[in-house]
Amino acid sequence: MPQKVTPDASRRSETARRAILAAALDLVGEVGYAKLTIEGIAAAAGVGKQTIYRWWPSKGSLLFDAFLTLATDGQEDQAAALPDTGDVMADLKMVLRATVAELNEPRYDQPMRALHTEIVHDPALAADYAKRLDEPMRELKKDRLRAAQRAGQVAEDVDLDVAVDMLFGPILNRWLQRTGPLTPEYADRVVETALRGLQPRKAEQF
Amino acid sequence: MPQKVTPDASRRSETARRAILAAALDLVGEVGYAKLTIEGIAAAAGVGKQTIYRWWPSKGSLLFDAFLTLATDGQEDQAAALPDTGDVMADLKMVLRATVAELNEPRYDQPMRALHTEIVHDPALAADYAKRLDEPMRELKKDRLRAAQRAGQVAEDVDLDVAVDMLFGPILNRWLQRTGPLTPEYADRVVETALRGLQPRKAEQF
Amino acid sequence: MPQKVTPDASRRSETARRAILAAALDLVGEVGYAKLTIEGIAAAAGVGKQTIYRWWPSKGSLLFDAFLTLATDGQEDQAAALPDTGDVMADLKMVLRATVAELNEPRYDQPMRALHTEIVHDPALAADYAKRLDEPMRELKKDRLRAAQRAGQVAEDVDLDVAVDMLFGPILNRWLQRTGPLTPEYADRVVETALRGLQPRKAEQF
Amino acid sequence: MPQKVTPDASRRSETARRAILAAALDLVGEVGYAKLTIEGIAAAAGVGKQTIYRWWPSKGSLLFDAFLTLATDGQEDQAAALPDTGDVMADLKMVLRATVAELNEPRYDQPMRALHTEIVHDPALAADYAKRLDEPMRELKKDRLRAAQRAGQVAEDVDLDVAVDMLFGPILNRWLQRTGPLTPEYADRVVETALRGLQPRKAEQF
DNA sequence: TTCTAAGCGAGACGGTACGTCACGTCTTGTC
DNA sequence: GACAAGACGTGACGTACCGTCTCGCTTAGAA
Repeated sequence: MPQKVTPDASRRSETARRAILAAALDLVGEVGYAKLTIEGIAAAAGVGKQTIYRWWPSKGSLLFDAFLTLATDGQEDQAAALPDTGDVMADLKMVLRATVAELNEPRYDQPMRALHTEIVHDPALAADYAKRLDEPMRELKKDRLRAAQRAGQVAEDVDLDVAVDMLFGPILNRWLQRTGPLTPEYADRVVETALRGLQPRKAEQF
Repeated sequence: MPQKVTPDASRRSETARRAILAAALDLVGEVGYAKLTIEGIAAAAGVGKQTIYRWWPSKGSLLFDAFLTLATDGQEDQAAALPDTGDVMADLKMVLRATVAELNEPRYDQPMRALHTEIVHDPALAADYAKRLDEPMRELKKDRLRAAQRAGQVAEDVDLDVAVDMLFGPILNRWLQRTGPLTPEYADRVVETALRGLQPRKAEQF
Repeated sequence: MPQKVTPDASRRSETARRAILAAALDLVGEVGYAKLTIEGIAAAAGVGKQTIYRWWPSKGSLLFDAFLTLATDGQEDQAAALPDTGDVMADLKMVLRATVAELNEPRYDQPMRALHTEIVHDPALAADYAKRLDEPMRELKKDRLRAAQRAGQVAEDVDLDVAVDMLFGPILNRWLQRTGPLTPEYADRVVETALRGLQPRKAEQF
Repeated sequence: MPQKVTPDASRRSETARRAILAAALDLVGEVGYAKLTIEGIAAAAGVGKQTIYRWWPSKGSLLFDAFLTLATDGQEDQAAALPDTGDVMADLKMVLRATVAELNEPRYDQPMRALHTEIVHDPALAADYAKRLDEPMRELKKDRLRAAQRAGQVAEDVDLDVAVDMLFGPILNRWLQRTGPLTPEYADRVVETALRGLQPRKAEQF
């Protein structure tokens, strides 16, 4: 017999839910991930701790929801597609510059770091993240690259997942590990290098 | 009255130091990062808590030292250089496959995840990591790429830091975020894609 | 706006009332007073918590009602009078032995202890107890003693309240505080000692 | 293997111990037993909760110690003996009046009620109470009655334990249950009735 | 070689947060 | 409108660790 009954979601207080997510974001920004406590979130949200424990299995999943809210808010249409001016390099530079800008945005910095920490140690959360945040974004990126393939700007035999990793992985790592400054210029360089490849070319086509 | 006396390193017990580092590695492997406690490490090492607090300013720096021990042990010469058979693609595949293998090694997995978590939230530790672990490895990688440049296998105008990030970033990210399986084949694909670039070529050269 | 509406007793569910009282008695016997909770009683009775809070102001008063039910059940005539065989000592021994037997009865033990605990800390409940449980029983006891006075077996100038206290107080205390075994023999001894008094007699009259 | 290691009493902080006992007494007097919390005591004593849990297994045993402190403080010689003027009735009246006065003393009232509540539900604590508080007092009372027996003022065949119960039981009950006012006159009446007994006498001797 | 001051193990201490339990109130839908 | 159900804000529970602080006990380097 299951002893942990699922609560009745239909009775859930929307007010409380929103207050909790907002408080979580505010607090992680203020005090950082290390000092982020459930107790603190509950207090800041004017909510009982139990109301948090009732609806979220872990701090990580709360953080995840909070982050989703942050990412989704304001963009109802939810980013239909990446820009396509016909020039794949220019478009990619724009996207990577936007990514860099977002990561440098204080409002996003702490929550994203917190979320990444949880993901690293919680495979279930990682799966959720992969499915609900990474996957959609990745598809948009792959869509743009597919268009570039059709336009003859990206080789047909390129594994687009690898391509996406190669474009965004360096950015994310540099941000997480602070191995160097995360600038628009760096984003440009990554795009250029990824597109052209490391090997020299006999005949330039650019 | 001075309240923070620098301890006299000459009197430091080497036995205790080693026991603590070993216990930290063992424990992080057994119980994971989230349940890793100073108290637990002290108990496992048969050591007083104060002995830990005396020599390490934070759990992260202890983890860092423990990790250093792990990485250094057994390889006295400390990895003189990366292999250079003259074929840069083959060599890079070997190195990335080795990296993948290491990340998949259970003995390394938990400690590295723990260390990365600390790095994400502690800039000072991140600087230490960049300087003492990332930097030396990065130099070796750049050395190999420089050799490839001299051999005409890598373009002269490539930013080698970007190149290294583009090769290893995808691997590290996939491991940290579990966005996909981390296989030798994936490593190969990354190397191939990075070398050739995403753009098509007018005249194939290989 | 009125916030405390008196509930309409005519609509009260007799089924729920009985289920609650029965559940309270069962539970206090099973888990003891310390772990007796309103939530537990409601669950055991298959009743909403509000139904309890609607009809009882405190756990003590619920316990009191439950205890009344227990004491009243089965004896419809409600103990018309104490036995009167003409021999006051024999009769009192019988009554005290019955009291001892009841207190040793597991079914009564926990509920009575629980009730006494509440009484000790709740003067209002104590008054209720005194009026509705203690008083009637005390009157029966005093009636028997009055009969004994008329029969010349008890002195005319004895304060009957004191007499009752002196007979039943020791029993109750020994039970509550477990200062010694609560046996029928002890009951006999109390009766004998109370009747004869502590002082020696010049001429025995037994 | 026992997992609950006994703490090292030699390292115990006397300051903390005293602060806790004092805070417990203060608080139980201020807020009453029902609202007495470990957390509150710890806060009032300026002590961590763990320090209480480390040294006392239950709230009851803490209350017991606190009460012992209260009862012992100031009377170093610890009540050598009860008064013996040669007149047992007068002496007993004095003792019972003192008992009544103590029970009516606000400083003692709440702590004693609290302690009694715990005793009622905790046999182990009851045994402790019987041994360390009840027993010594009982012996003093029995000593006085034994002297009275030697003086021919109390019958030789009286069970002194029963006698003590008969004298003090009524007082304690009336106080706990508030079945009536607890006055010096009531104490006198109990003594008189207990000594003379309920039965009439053929030849009065006093 | 003795003294003495440091590091050491142990662990008690004042704290903070944990995750759970029950409180008493409130709301929702059923009878 | 009483009822079963149960979510809510509140607050205490007892536990786990935090980082600091003594305690004796070795154990080395200066006297």
